[in-house]
Amino acid sequence: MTASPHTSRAVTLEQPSLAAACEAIADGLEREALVTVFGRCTVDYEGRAASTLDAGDRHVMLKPDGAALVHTHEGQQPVNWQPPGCDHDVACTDETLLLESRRSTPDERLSVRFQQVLQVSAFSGTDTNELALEGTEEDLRQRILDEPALLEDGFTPLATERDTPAGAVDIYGEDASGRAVVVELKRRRVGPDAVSQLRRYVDALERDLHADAAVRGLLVAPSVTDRADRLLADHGLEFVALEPTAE
Amino acid sequence: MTASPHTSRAVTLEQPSLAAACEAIADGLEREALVTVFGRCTVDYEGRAASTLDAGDRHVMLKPDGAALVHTHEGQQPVNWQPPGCDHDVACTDETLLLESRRSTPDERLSVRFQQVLQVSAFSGTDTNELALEGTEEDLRQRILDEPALLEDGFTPLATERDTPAGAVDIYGEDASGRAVVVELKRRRVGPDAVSQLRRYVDALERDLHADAAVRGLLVAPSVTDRADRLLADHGLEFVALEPTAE
DNA sequence: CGGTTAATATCGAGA
DNA sequence: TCTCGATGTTAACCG
Repeated sequence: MTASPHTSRAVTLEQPSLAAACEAIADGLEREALVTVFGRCTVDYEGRAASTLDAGDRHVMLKPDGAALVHTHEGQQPVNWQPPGCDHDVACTDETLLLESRRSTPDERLSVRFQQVLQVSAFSGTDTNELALEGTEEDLRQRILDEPALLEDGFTPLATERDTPAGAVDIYGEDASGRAVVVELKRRRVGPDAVSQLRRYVDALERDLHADAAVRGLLVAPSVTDRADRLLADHGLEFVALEPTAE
Repeated sequence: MTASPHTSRAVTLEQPSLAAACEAIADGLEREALVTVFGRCTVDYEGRAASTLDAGDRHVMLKPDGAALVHTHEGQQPVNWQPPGCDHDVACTDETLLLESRRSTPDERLSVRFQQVLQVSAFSGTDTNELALEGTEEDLRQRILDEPALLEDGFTPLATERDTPAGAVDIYGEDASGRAVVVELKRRRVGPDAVSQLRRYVDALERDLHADAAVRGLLVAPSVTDRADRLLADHGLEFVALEPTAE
């Protein structure tokens, strides 16, 4: 058997009646397809916060994993959304088509009411491959472990993810003179928050070790803001400029 | 004149040839429509980092403001994307349809290569309305300014966004005995990072004021994690439980 | 533009 | 489930 409407990977209705749209959406959700609806709608959200959006033309995407996205013609981010794990429902009256995506923990609900549907689509398909990403903080860590002298001559890594009462330290090691060093990694330019984070780790480790000599704190990132640089000095912390990848 | 293919708010091609898809996409971009393409493709990104994604069925959205989104059947987030401000381009060979979205500052490029296109759509429409959101940190601030006693009897707000060397303080004020108080607001349950942030502000303000008496630090949020609670005690900071909205 | 912080952040790992 | 920290975070606001 070749492609029939129900095995085809893309099914589309243009300018359907609300009833026809409702049936197509229900069918798509049933088949665990990725369903899109474009038309004039209002949107309400209630949960961790609450929001309303008056009528306009928007693109709604319902994913089989329970995610829901409402996109306008502008912006990278959806104007409203719901995370994976929600239950999608569709219902229809004479004048309105209602899409709802709900979940509990936390209890929240997204409601999209269509006055007019211009297009409904249901997409099936296969996608077994995963994204391969490079230039991450993990790449930066590996680069330093491969060549510790990038930080300073004589630096020796002793542990990664070393646990402290304040959380896990990215790299823990010692310098040429045997002093303990806490290293905090950031893949991009850092602000004051990263300095605070490093200071927390240094404090926690000093208590843990009952160190006689103060523990050194090393912030490693491509660059640092002025304010963060001053904070580093105030807190007796150090900075080393280094990128996640060699070039 | 009523709806012709070029004035209609939604135009769709199903299972087009790559050449036909290319033409429809170019036309949609030209008309500043929201363009979607579903089909089998590979995706490459190069810019702040770099990524590759092998062939699979995905949904690509090109927005007239320059944003680009590549969605799989799973996840709330696009697997690849490009922010608003990019230039979208489409080109076609015998075997491949290439979508590219580029920008500078930073220089980055997203490339989507389709081997097969199952659907192309171009959506026009109007959406003049904006999202009305409540339950934000700003709502929490307004709630306290309206009724300072929610924090404690005798508290008097003196400034919002008061600048310090460590950044802007949410609310600065004084207590019943005239002691300086720094208030940090969070709309949801807080962890150790918020405690560090507040500690930074208190330190900065004590230096600024050359205060004889220590400045008080008040963290205001719906609740606090155990670890953050211990950090608060360690740093001599206080906590007040309060939600962004009354109910 | 950069600097800083909020967000219905999202997402994933670990306890 | 909660907690915690990374993210090509994104987005808004301010100087």
